[in-house]
Amino acid sequence: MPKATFFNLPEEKRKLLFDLAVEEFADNDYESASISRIVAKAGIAKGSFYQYFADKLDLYQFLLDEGIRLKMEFLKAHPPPDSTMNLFAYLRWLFKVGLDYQIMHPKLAKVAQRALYGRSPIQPQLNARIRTESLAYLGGLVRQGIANGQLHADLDADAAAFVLHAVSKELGDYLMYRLGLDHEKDDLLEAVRRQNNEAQHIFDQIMTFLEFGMVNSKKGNAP
Amino acid sequence: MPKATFFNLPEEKRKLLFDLAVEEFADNDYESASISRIVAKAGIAKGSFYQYFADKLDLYQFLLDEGIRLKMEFLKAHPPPDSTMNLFAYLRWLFKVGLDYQIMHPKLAKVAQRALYGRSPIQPQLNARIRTESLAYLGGLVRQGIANGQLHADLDADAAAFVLHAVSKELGDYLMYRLGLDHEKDDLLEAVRRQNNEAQHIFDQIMTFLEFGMVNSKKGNAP
DNA sequence: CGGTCATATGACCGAGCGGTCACATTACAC
DNA sequence: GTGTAATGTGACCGCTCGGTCATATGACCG
Repeated sequence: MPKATFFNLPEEKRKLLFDLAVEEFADNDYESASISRIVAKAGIAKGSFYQYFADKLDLYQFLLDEGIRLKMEFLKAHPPPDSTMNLFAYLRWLFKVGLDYQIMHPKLAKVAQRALYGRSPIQPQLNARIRTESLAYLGGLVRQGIANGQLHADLDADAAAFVLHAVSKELGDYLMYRLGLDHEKDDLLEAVRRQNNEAQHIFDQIMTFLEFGMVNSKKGNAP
Repeated sequence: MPKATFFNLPEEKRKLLFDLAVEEFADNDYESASISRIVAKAGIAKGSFYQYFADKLDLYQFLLDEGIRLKMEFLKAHPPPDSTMNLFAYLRWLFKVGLDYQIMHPKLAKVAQRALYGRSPIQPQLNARIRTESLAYLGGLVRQGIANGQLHADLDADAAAFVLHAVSKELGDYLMYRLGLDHEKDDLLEAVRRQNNEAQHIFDQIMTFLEFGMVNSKKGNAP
């Protein structure tokens, strides 16, 4: 946790420091991210930084914690419109809100994504925890869908959870690629608003795939 | 490209250096990987390293090139058993060989994987190229499957290619997770041989999902 | 043997890093 | 004002990095 000094900072300065730190850890992995660069960009002395944070790891943990906190807030702020919706509609909502978060906080999302892929000091625990929780949650949804007959009974819940997990992990990057966007250069919010129809179409096609699979049902059928 | 000196090295020494370099770049991203650590582990002088490679980037490029070359070799050495097989069988083969490569060369595969995710000096070009090529190839397969009636006509080829791409990207890590393996600690070849049935089962379930999707076809049907 | 050329070496360089600390500056209580 | 506590500062430390280079070693040739 940052020291009290950090939270006593005027909001403007605190936010500047936070944003610059997020950017640094979005652009570099933990080892390569540089406190010296952050303080230089922020225009503060190196010593001042260490009045706010115990060390580099303290800052990094704080960024990840904030990322999780903001995402939770975001999910709560965008609840599913209908609690009785069917599973596919719920999955659409789940993925959509995840994408929206990535659009609202692309740099912060990148820090978290990097933490999951690259080696970071807390990687083994964090990565394992997040993957396990994500797979468990999606697996639960699938099992529920099987139980109430929306999904076919022979579906392997773990396999399905994995595919959903893989898709949700890659979806954001893929959409950016398809829309020709770069979160370094583009204003995502504006760009996505402009290309919303195209994005929605791609998204729908992917969700349709997950629902019906690839096989031509006129010849084969679910096992 | 390495200098001639490197290729003149006795094979044992050359292989040791190569393996240690692969390990270093598998465990660290480009910036964090250390030439000093490699030469220390190899027991050679720093100056000697620079008789073999022009600089750090030269070594890194060589590792990636070797990774691609070895994978190509591997694919050629394990061709699909039947050139007239249907698309699903072909996809199973494609993914299976990718997994086998990852088992045979886990560290080298990790270097390449890291190059695609983290920021590396050649990342923007490489990542874009490999993703584009992978998506294009899978998209072509899907279009072909649609044309010959194996896949249903309304399937969006790009969306399908994306899901296949995402799954193939995550599949290796997921299987290791499900089997409780760690390529740092375990002898993958031996472990996978021992747990082959379990691995095969998980793999089959995932492929079945891709084929038939999730929906209960007794109620809904392909669009 | 001597001569030549490829290779091996490690001290060394400048730079950047995370982190520290003695000191300067501010803010506030009285 | 004066005293005190909180905050800001940047020179500095020890370390590691990628990379260089003068020099040493050894292999091959006549």
